[in-house]
Amino acid sequence: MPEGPEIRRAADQVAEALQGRPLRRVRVGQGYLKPLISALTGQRVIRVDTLGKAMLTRFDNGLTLYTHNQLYGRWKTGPADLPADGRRQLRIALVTDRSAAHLYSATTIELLNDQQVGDHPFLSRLGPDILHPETDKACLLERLSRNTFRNRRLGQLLTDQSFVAGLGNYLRCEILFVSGLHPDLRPTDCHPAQLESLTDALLELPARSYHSGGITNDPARAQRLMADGATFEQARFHLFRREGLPCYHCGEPIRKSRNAGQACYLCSRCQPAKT
DNA sequence: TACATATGATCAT
DNA sequence: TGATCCTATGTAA
Repeated sequence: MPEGPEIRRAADQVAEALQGRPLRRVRVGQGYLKPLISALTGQRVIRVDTLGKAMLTRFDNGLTLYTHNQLYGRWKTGPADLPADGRRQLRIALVTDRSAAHLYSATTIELLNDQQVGDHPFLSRLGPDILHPETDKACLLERLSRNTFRNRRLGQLLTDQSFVAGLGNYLRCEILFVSGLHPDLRPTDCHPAQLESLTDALLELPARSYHSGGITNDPARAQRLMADGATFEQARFHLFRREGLPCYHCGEPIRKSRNAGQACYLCSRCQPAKT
């Protein structure tokens, strides 16, 4: 569950499962995590925050469980007796009298105090969370104008977690398409109206994905496509993973290129290389 | 059944 | 820039 909206939904589930009730049992799947058992057993989850793709589970003893799923990590929640999935590597299981949250295959699992959260080499470099209410249009326009960001190519900039935290490859492709901007353009190439379109899409698409469970396509279009027999995966995006299929706006075939090791999808007519 | 590819990030080169 | 972690999914055989 890779990008910010998916992580925020997972955090909602973990909070729903654990918040407010003391942990009866903590199980870990790897030796280096053993200290977490005594540190967390009996503690209560007071809140589950997200910072981009990082999840921060806050306990009432002042400690924070920082987890990062990267590509393969996955939370599963259920009743207290939720059986472990034997086909996957269980990292940690947090269990109250009523419910359980299991984390599988995650790359990063660290128990931190507030000082360590503040000094953390990854967390301290993150830009503002794209789903956070305080991340608004003015905030994004200000960041786009900064010397450190204004000359970067948009394709690179949007997935740089120090610019904003929570965007990944599908959101980058979808945001640039909706904004009508080519990934090789830089903020300094864009007219004010284009920066407005970009900030609008930067705010709208992650929020839409969070609320819809992963749809960034126009909601009415996605609904119509699924009514006509398309699968969720086929209907959810404007152009991500739609190589060779016609653009919904102009009919031009969607093109796929390779950009710094990641696939990049674009419509060459809707996203011209020059402004 | 086998293989290619992937929504992420780090590390080695 | 490529390999790597690890698992799921879709396509090819």
